[in-house]
Amino acid sequence: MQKNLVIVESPAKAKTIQKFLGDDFQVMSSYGHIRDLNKKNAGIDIENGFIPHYEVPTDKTTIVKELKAAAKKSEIVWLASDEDREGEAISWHLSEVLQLDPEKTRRIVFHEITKTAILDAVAQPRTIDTNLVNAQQARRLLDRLVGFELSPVLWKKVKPQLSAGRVQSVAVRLIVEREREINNFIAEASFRIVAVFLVPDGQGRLVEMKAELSKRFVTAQEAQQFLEHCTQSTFRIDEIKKTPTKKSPAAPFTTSTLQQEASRKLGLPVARTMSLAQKLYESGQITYMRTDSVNLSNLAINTSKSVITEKMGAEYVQTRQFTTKSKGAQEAHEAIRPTDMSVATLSTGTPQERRLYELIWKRTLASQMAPAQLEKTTATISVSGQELAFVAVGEVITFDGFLKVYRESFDDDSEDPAGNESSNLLPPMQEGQFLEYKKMIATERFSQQPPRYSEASLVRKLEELGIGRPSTYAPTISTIQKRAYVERGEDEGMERSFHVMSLVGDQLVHSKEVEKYGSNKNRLIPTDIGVVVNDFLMQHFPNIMDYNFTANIEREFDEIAEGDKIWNVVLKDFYEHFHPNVDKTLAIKSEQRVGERVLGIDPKTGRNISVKIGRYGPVAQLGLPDEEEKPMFAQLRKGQSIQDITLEEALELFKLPREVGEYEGYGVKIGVGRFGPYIYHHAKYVSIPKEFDPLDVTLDECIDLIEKKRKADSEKHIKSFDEEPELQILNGRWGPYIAYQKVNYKIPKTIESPAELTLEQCMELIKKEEDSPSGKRKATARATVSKKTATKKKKTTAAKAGTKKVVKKTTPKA
DNA sequence: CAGTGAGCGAGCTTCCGCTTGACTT
Repeated sequence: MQKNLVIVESPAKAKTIQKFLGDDFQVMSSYGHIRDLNKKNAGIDIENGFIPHYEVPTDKTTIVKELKAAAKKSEIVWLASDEDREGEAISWHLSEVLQLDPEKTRRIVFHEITKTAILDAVAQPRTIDTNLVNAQQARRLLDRLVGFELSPVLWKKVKPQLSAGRVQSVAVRLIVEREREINNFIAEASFRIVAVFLVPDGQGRLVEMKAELSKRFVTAQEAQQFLEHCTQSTFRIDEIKKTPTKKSPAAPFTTSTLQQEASRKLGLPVARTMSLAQKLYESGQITYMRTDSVNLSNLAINTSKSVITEKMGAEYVQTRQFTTKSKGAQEAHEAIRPTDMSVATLSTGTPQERRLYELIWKRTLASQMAPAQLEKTTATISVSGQELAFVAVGEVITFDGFLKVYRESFDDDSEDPAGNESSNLLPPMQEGQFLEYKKMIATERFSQQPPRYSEASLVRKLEELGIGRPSTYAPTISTIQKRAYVERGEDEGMERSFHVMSLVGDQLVHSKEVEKYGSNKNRLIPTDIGVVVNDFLMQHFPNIMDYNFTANIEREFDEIAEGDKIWNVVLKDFYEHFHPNVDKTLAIKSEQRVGERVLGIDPKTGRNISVKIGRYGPVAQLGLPDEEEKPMFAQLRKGQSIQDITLEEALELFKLPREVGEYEGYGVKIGVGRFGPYIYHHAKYVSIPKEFDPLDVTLDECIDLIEKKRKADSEKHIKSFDEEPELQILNGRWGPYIAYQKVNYKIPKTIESPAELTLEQCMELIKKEEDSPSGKRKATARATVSKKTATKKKKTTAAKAGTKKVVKKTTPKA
């Protein structure tokens, strides 16, 4: 006989709350939303005023059944989902699906998971806020309408399986536009002049002091003239200015700032940060990790205060509550913080989990610490006979405050190394004092192109625009990569040389130095598909692509929540403008495909050449479909783009596949496949390494590569067993491994001679890996494969297709 | 992670926002 049932969204939260509430309460979790729009007919009856058709998805039926049973047995059901739009909707769906009696149902909310907060909430129940629920329905239906009407337009006009949506399409737009800025960017060079002066330190010694000229010169001649002039000049300290400044700590972490700092400080991709944080949350070490709030509970502030006092002294304490700056924040939770501030480091968990925890601990602690006090000194040094002056800047930390534990990093830190270094003290000086220089260096500096977005900086931009939510930042980034709109760059950048002039005494020396620029490594760059889809959407649906679209429509959702607007009227207003645009766009008939670029005519055959997005990606086409001879197609190569490929480059593509000769009586052919250029010979494929150009690789080189591959193949096999033909020990790219029933298993490095492994030892290694948490998928993969190969043994093609699928499944998402 | 290798008029695809888990006949 159960008195009370409490339903929250997360199972970890349920566990904690259960402890606070005791035996009269049973706390269960809904695991997020329990219902969603039907997938068929977009799940919306548009004609009759946007009536939503909801259904419980199959993976939620079990939990719904359990909740239903528990609700039936309880006297009172407490709906304790989050206090925001989505949370209110979850409560409403629960009351509908579980058919709760309003008399026996209470809606409660709390922002922090503490005993008092929960008991307070229980003492002040309310009813479900229908206006807020309707605001959520408007949000949900609008996203469905946009996504499910726009995506099919792309299938027809660009390529099947593409997608568009309120959030993802704008994310892609940001990346495409940034790339265009970079392409249009022209680096401008200027000469920066730094002097090293010698200053007496008051103890009979001379110390060096760097000062930069307040002006940069555009040409090398001007810079040289200035340096030459300096050999005749005197240098005098005109002014010394001291300004005290204060630096305050950053707010505690939200999802977005955690992702940014973990990326900058620990080098973690956002998805990795989130899964590590999830682990910490589930083991009770930190508060909820998907939040847009910077609030801390009083408990957290008070324990921080005592930790700071104890570790560093009372003068380091300055407690404060931060207020959110981000657009559309709903603040249903606390900021991300350790559940117990007195725990500075974890003794359990993986090294990465522990490092992330430490980062969270430091950031939280710092947020309750005193500002740092700094003193900035600026010395202006005039040059006789010149209007220009040198400026030396020193900064001294007079009180470190929060900097003792935490220093926030910024994306452009690398460009400003001096600014964030620890104390940089100027030597003692007086106004009117004359200085001698040790040397002067004029360095050619190029203006920096705008930086490409990283995963984390894209999240920051999206948050700034109010687009997306803490729970969707990481999935959005993965979606736009899965759709191949965007990819992570791999180029280290290019080299360029710059001019340096050094003046020592009156000797001027010129030299050239080299720097790297334009690296896109691990940065997001748009693909051809991304660019074409973006331009298409920008042309036909500019309002959806508007950076302010979400912010504006959010304002309407807020009005619905306030009861000032009717939710399906808002939808109707939107849809009446949106839908005709969809029809209009679909009706456009064009000779050319969206994004197609005609390059010209092949001088040899006189046939038309164009590039476009084909069914399998960017492709060049030689000839037109209505010509007698069928058109030829060639996939664009890596690094080529339909935006800028030339006619000549496209023609090159049709030179493959080509025959290079004969070897052992069989033809040797060069082709380009999914994985780059290859040699085809006697029913075997051999990859062509990067060093070779597939267009002029010779027969001899091919034979060499074929023989190398044969040798590798012959060495591949290490051992097999008569008793178990499906198990082999093989040699792969990463050393020896065990292949068993089409699935591969590692051999630990501790085993020195894999050739001596017995069958029993192999089976043990397999079992060990499958029993590990990460190896479970392998076990199931092997089970399905062995079944498939057993039943369809004779049909080799079918078996092959089966294994292919499994290989895909077991490949991690990267 | 462990070797893969084509096509360009079938078939199916898709949104955003909550939340975690991952089949056995």
